Amino acid sequence: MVIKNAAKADGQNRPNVYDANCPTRVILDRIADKWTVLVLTFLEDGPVRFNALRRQIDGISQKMLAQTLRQLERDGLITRTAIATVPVTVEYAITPLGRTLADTIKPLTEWAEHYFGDVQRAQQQYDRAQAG
Amino acid sequence: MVIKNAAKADGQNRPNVYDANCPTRVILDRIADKWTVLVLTFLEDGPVRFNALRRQIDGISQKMLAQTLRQLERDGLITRTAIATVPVTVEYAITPLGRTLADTIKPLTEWAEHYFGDVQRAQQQYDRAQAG
DNA sequence: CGGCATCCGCCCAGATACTG
DNA sequence: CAGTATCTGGGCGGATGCCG
Repeated sequence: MVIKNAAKADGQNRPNVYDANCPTRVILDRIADKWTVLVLTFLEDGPVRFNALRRQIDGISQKMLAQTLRQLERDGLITRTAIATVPVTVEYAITPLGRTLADTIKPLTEWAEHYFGDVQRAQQQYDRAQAG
Repeated sequence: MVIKNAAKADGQNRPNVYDANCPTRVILDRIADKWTVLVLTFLEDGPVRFNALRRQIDGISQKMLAQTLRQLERDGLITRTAIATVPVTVEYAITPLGRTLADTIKPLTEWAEHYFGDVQRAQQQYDRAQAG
Protein backbone atom coordinates (compact mmCIF):
# COMPACT_ATOMS: atom_id res chain seq x y z
CA MET A 1 0.00 0.00 0.00
CA VAL A 2 1.13 3.48 -0.79
CA ILE A 3 1.00 5.90 2.09
CA LYS A 4 2.41 9.08 0.67
CA ASN A 5 -0.42 9.55 -1.78
CA ALA A 6 -3.40 7.36 -1.17
CA ALA A 7 -4.83 8.00 -4.63
CA LYS A 8 -4.99 4.96 -6.89
CA ALA A 9 -3.92 5.24 -10.49
CA ASP A 10 -7.04 3.63 -11.90
CA GLY A 11 -9.56 6.33 -12.11
CA GLN A 12 -11.04 9.22 -10.33
CA ASN A 13 -8.15 10.29 -8.14
CA ARG A 14 -4.84 12.03 -8.73
CA PRO A 15 -2.12 10.01 -10.45
CA ASN A 16 0.62 8.67 -8.20
CA VAL A 17 4.12 8.07 -9.54
CA TYR A 18 4.87 5.71 -6.69
CA ASP A 19 2.23 3.29 -7.95
CA ALA A 20 3.63 0.80 -10.46
CA ASN A 21 0.38 0.78 -12.43
CA CYS A 22 0.25 4.53 -12.75
CA PRO A 23 0.50 5.77 -16.35
CA THR A 24 2.88 8.50 -15.24
CA ARG A 25 5.45 5.76 -14.73
CA VAL A 26 5.53 5.35 -18.50
CA ILE A 27 6.52 8.98 -18.87
CA LEU A 28 9.14 8.63 -16.17
CA ASP A 29 10.57 5.57 -17.85
CA ARG A 30 10.76 7.49 -21.10
CA ILE A 31 12.65 10.31 -19.48
CA ALA A 32 14.82 7.68 -17.81
CA ASP A 33 16.00 6.76 -21.29
CA LYS A 34 19.67 7.46 -21.79
CA TRP A 35 19.20 9.61 -24.90
CA THR A 36 15.74 11.17 -24.65
CA VAL A 37 16.90 14.13 -22.61
CA LEU A 38 19.81 14.93 -24.90
CA VAL A 39 17.88 14.59 -28.14
CA LEU A 40 14.88 16.56 -26.96
CA THR A 41 16.87 19.45 -25.49
CA PHE A 42 19.01 19.56 -28.61
CA LEU A 43 15.94 20.09 -30.79
CA GLU A 44 14.87 23.08 -28.72
CA ASP A 45 16.89 25.46 -30.89
CA GLY A 46 15.28 24.38 -34.16
CA PRO A 47 14.83 21.49 -36.62
CA VAL A 48 17.82 19.20 -37.15
CA ARG A 49 18.49 16.44 -39.71
CA PHE A 50 19.21 12.84 -38.76
CA ASN A 51 22.92 12.74 -39.43
CA ALA A 52 23.43 16.16 -37.93
CA LEU A 53 21.95 14.86 -34.69
CA ARG A 54 24.07 11.74 -34.97
CA ARG A 55 27.23 13.79 -35.29
CA GLN A 56 26.44 16.33 -32.63
CA ILE A 57 25.14 14.03 -29.93
CA ASP A 58 28.41 12.35 -29.18
CA GLY A 59 28.37 8.63 -28.52
CA ILE A 60 24.90 7.77 -29.84
CA SER A 61 24.63 4.98 -32.39
CA GLN A 62 22.37 5.30 -35.43
CA LYS A 63 20.23 2.51 -34.07
CA MET A 64 19.64 4.19 -30.73
CA LEU A 65 19.09 7.56 -32.40
CA ALA A 66 16.49 6.12 -34.76
CA GLN A 67 14.84 4.29 -31.90
CA THR A 68 14.78 7.37 -29.68
CA LEU A 69 13.43 9.58 -32.46
CA ARG A 70 10.65 7.12 -33.31
CA GLN A 71 9.69 6.93 -29.66
CA LEU A 72 9.66 10.69 -29.26
CA GLU A 73 7.58 11.04 -32.41
CA ARG A 74 5.10 8.47 -31.13
CA ASP A 75 4.80 10.41 -27.88
CA GLY A 76 3.96 13.56 -29.83
CA LEU A 77 7.04 15.33 -28.56
CA ILE A 78 8.73 15.79 -31.95
CA THR A 79 7.69 15.70 -35.61
CA ARG A 80 9.38 13.94 -38.51
CA THR A 81 9.36 15.62 -41.93
CA ALA A 82 10.70 13.83 -44.99
CA ILE A 83 11.66 16.11 -47.89
CA ALA A 84 11.76 14.37 -51.28
CA THR A 85 15.21 15.48 -52.38
CA VAL A 86 17.93 13.22 -53.77
CA PRO A 87 19.12 11.89 -51.51
CA VAL A 88 16.17 12.23 -49.18
CA THR A 89 16.30 14.78 -46.36
CA VAL A 90 14.57 14.21 -43.03
CA GLU A 91 14.13 16.91 -40.47
CA TYR A 92 13.10 16.48 -36.86
CA ALA A 93 11.46 19.32 -34.99
CA ILE A 94 10.16 19.76 -31.48
CA THR A 95 6.39 20.14 -30.91
CA PRO A 96 4.74 22.56 -28.49
CA LEU A 97 4.14 19.62 -26.14
CA GLY A 98 7.74 18.58 -26.52
CA ARG A 99 8.85 22.08 -25.72
CA THR A 100 7.01 22.04 -22.39
CA LEU A 101 8.92 18.88 -21.50
CA ALA A 102 12.21 20.26 -22.76
CA ASP A 103 11.72 23.32 -20.59
CA THR A 104 11.08 20.99 -17.66
CA ILE A 105 14.17 18.85 -18.10
CA LYS A 106 16.53 21.67 -19.01
CA PRO A 107 17.19 22.56 -15.34
CA LEU A 108 18.36 18.99 -15.01
CA THR A 109 21.28 19.44 -17.39
CA GLU A 110 22.01 22.73 -15.70
CA TRP A 111 22.08 20.97 -12.34
CA ALA A 112 24.52 18.45 -13.79
CA GLU A 113 26.77 21.19 -15.11
CA HIS A 114 26.66 23.04 -11.82
CA TYR A 115 27.02 20.25 -9.27
CA PHE A 116 28.96 17.46 -10.94
CA GLY A 117 32.06 18.61 -9.08
CA ASP A 118 30.35 18.13 -5.72
CA VAL A 119 29.18 14.69 -6.75
CA GLN A 120 32.64 13.67 -7.90
CA ARG A 121 34.15 14.81 -4.60
CA ALA A 122 31.53 12.87 -2.67
CA GLN A 123 32.30 9.77 -4.72
CA GLN A 124 36.03 10.02 -4.08
CA GLN A 125 35.45 10.48 -0.38
CA TYR A 126 33.11 7.48 -0.32
CA ASP A 127 35.58 5.32 -2.21
CA ARG A 128 38.43 6.28 0.13
CA ALA A 129 36.27 5.40 3.13
CA GLN A 130 35.53 1.99 1.59
CA ALA A 131 39.16 1.29 0.82
CA GLY A 132 40.45 2.34 4.24
CA MET B 1 32.58 17.97 -33.71
CA VAL B 2 30.01 19.60 -31.54
CA ILE B 3 28.57 22.80 -32.93
CA LYS B 4 26.00 23.78 -30.38
CA ASN B 5 28.54 24.36 -27.66
CA ALA B 6 32.12 24.49 -28.84
CA ALA B 7 33.50 24.05 -25.32
CA LYS B 8 35.39 20.84 -24.73
CA ALA B 9 34.83 18.89 -21.55
CA ASP B 10 38.50 18.57 -20.72
CA GLY B 11 39.41 21.68 -18.93
CA GLN B 12 39.06 25.37 -19.08
CA ASN B 13 35.70 25.77 -20.82
CA ARG B 14 32.10 25.15 -19.82
CA PRO B 15 30.98 21.55 -19.58
CA ASN B 16 29.00 20.24 -22.51
CA VAL B 17 26.41 17.50 -22.01
CA TYR B 18 26.52 16.65 -25.71
CA ASP B 19 30.15 15.55 -25.39
CA ALA B 20 30.43 11.87 -24.48
CA ASN B 21 33.52 12.50 -22.39
CA CYS B 22 31.88 15.23 -20.35
CA PRO B 23 31.52 14.35 -16.66
CA THR B 24 28.01 15.77 -16.66
CA ARG B 25 27.02 12.72 -18.70
CA VAL B 26 27.65 10.62 -15.62
CA ILE B 27 25.14 12.70 -13.69
CA LEU B 28 22.65 12.48 -16.52
CA ASP B 29 23.03 8.72 -16.65
CA ARG B 30 22.41 8.56 -12.93
CA ILE B 31 19.24 10.59 -13.24
CA ALA B 32 18.33 8.41 -16.19
CA ASP B 33 18.16 5.49 -13.78
CA LYS B 34 14.70 4.01 -13.50
CA TRP B 35 14.50 4.36 -9.71
CA THR B 36 16.71 7.30 -8.76
CA VAL B 37 14.02 9.88 -9.32
CA LEU B 38 11.41 8.00 -7.32
CA VAL B 39 13.67 7.18 -4.38
CA LEU B 40 15.17 10.64 -4.13
CA THR B 41 11.88 12.51 -4.34
CA PHE B 42 10.39 10.13 -1.83
CA LEU B 43 13.06 10.98 0.72
CA GLU B 44 12.30 14.69 0.41
CA ASP B 45 9.68 14.50 3.16
CA GLY B 46 12.00 12.96 5.71
CA PRO B 47 14.09 9.88 6.61
CA VAL B 48 12.66 6.50 5.65
CA ARG B 49 13.71 2.96 6.53
CA PHE B 50 14.69 0.35 3.97
CA ASN B 51 11.62 -1.82 4.03
CA ALA B 52 9.36 1.20 4.22
CA LEU B 53 10.85 2.43 0.96
CA ARG B 54 10.53 -1.05 -0.49
CA ARG B 55 6.84 -1.19 0.32
CA GLN B 56 5.98 2.32 -0.75
CA ILE B 57 7.86 2.47 -4.01
CA ASP B 58 5.73 0.01 -5.86
CA GLY B 59 7.48 -2.46 -8.15
CA ILE B 60 11.06 -2.04 -6.96
CA SER B 61 12.94 -5.18 -5.95
CA GLN B 62 15.11 -5.28 -2.84
CA LYS B 63 18.13 -5.71 -5.04
CA MET B 64 17.42 -2.64 -7.13
CA LEU B 65 16.53 -0.61 -4.05
CA ALA B 66 19.77 -1.55 -2.30
CA GLN B 67 21.71 -0.78 -5.45
CA THR B 68 20.02 2.57 -5.97
CA LEU B 69 20.48 3.58 -2.33
CA ARG B 70 24.18 2.69 -2.36
CA GLN B 71 24.65 4.67 -5.55
CA LEU B 72 22.84 7.69 -4.16
CA GLU B 73 24.87 7.49 -0.96
CA ARG B 74 28.08 7.35 -2.96
CA ASP B 75 27.01 10.44 -4.88
CA GLY B 76 26.50 12.30 -1.63
CA LEU B 77 22.78 12.73 -2.30
CA ILE B 78 21.54 10.70 0.65
CA THR B 79 22.95 9.44 3.97
CA ARG B 80 22.69 6.00 5.51
CA THR B 81 22.32 5.70 9.28
CA ALA B 82 22.38 2.32 11.01
CA ILE B 83 20.83 2.26 14.47
CA ALA B 84 21.97 -0.63 16.68
CA THR B 85 18.58 -1.92 17.72
CA VAL B 86 17.44 -5.52 17.61
CA PRO B 87 16.76 -6.08 14.87
CA VAL B 88 18.91 -3.38 13.34
CA THR B 89 17.24 -0.27 11.94
CA VAL B 90 18.61 1.66 8.96
CA GLU B 91 17.37 5.07 7.97
CA TYR B 92 18.01 6.86 4.74
CA ALA B 93 17.85 10.63 4.62
CA ILE B 94 18.34 13.20 1.90
CA THR B 95 21.35 15.55 2.06
CA PRO B 96 21.33 19.28 1.24
CA LEU B 97 22.97 18.44 -2.09
CA GLY B 98 20.37 15.76 -2.70
CA ARG B 99 17.65 18.24 -1.93
CA THR B 100 18.84 20.61 -4.63
CA LEU B 101 18.58 17.73 -7.10
CA ALA B 102 15.22 16.61 -5.77
CA ASP B 103 13.92 20.15 -6.21
CA THR B 104 15.21 20.05 -9.77
CA ILE B 105 13.58 16.77 -10.75
CA LYS B 106 10.31 17.32 -8.96
CA PRO B 107 8.86 19.36 -11.85
CA LEU B 108 9.50 16.29 -13.94
CA THR B 109 7.05 14.13 -12.02
CA GLU B 110 4.63 17.03 -12.06
CA TRP B 111 4.98 17.24 -15.85
CA ALA B 112 4.24 13.52 -16.06
CA GLU B 113 1.14 13.87 -13.92
CA HIS B 114 -0.08 16.84 -15.95
CA TYR B 115 0.65 15.76 -19.52
CA PHE B 116 0.52 11.95 -19.58
CA GLY B 117 -2.95 12.19 -21.08
CA ASP B 118 -1.67 14.21 -24.03
CA VAL B 119 1.13 11.71 -24.56
CA GLN B 120 -1.26 8.76 -24.46
CA ARG B 121 -3.53 10.40 -27.02
CA ALA B 122 -0.56 11.09 -29.27
CA GLN B 123 0.50 7.46 -29.00
CA GLN B 124 -2.95 6.17 -29.90
CA GLN B 125 -3.14 8.49 -32.89
CA TYR B 126 0.33 7.38 -34.00
CA ASP B 127 -0.56 3.72 -33.65
CA ARG B 128 -3.78 4.14 -35.62
CA ALA B 129 -1.87 5.89 -38.39
CA GLN B 130 0.60 3.01 -38.53
CA ALA B 131 -2.11 0.38 -38.61
CA GLY B 132 -4.22 2.09 -41.28
C1' DC C 1 21.12 10.49 -46.80
C1' DG C 2 18.30 8.10 -43.65
C1' DG C 3 17.14 4.45 -42.31
C1' DC C 4 15.77 -1.04 -41.35
C1' DA C 5 17.08 -6.08 -40.64
C1' DT C 6 19.87 -9.32 -38.56
C1' DC C 7 23.09 -11.31 -35.58
C1' DC C 8 25.19 -11.45 -31.22
C1' DG C 9 27.67 -10.49 -26.82
C1' DC C 10 27.08 -8.70 -22.47
C1' DC C 11 25.00 -6.64 -18.73
C1' DC C 12 20.99 -5.87 -15.96
C1' DA C 13 17.43 -7.22 -13.40
C1' DG C 14 14.53 -10.80 -11.21
C1' DA C 15 14.25 -14.98 -8.35
C1' DT C 16 15.95 -17.54 -4.75
C1' DA C 17 18.56 -18.64 -0.80
C1' DC C 18 21.20 -17.34 3.02
C1' DT C 19 23.25 -14.13 6.94
C1' DG C 20 24.18 -10.71 10.91
C1' DC D 1 15.08 -5.88 9.68
C1' DA D 2 18.39 -5.06 6.20
C1' DG D 3 20.75 -6.60 3.46
C1' DT D 4 24.53 -9.97 0.50
C1' DA D 5 25.53 -13.99 -2.79
C1' DT D 6 24.71 -16.61 -6.70
C1' DC D 7 22.50 -18.12 -10.74
C1' DT D 8 19.98 -17.31 -14.81
C1' DG D 9 17.58 -15.47 -18.94
C1' DG D 10 15.89 -11.65 -21.48
C1' DG D 11 16.78 -7.50 -23.48
C1' DC D 12 19.60 -3.61 -24.71
C1' DG D 13 22.74 -1.86 -27.46
C1' DG D 14 26.79 -2.23 -30.83
C1' DA D 15 28.39 -3.91 -35.43
C1' DT D 16 27.52 -5.10 -39.88
C1' DG D 17 25.11 -5.33 -44.24
C1' DC D 18 21.50 -3.82 -47.30
C1' DC D 19 17.90 -0.66 -49.38
C1' DG D 20 14.97 3.46 -51.26
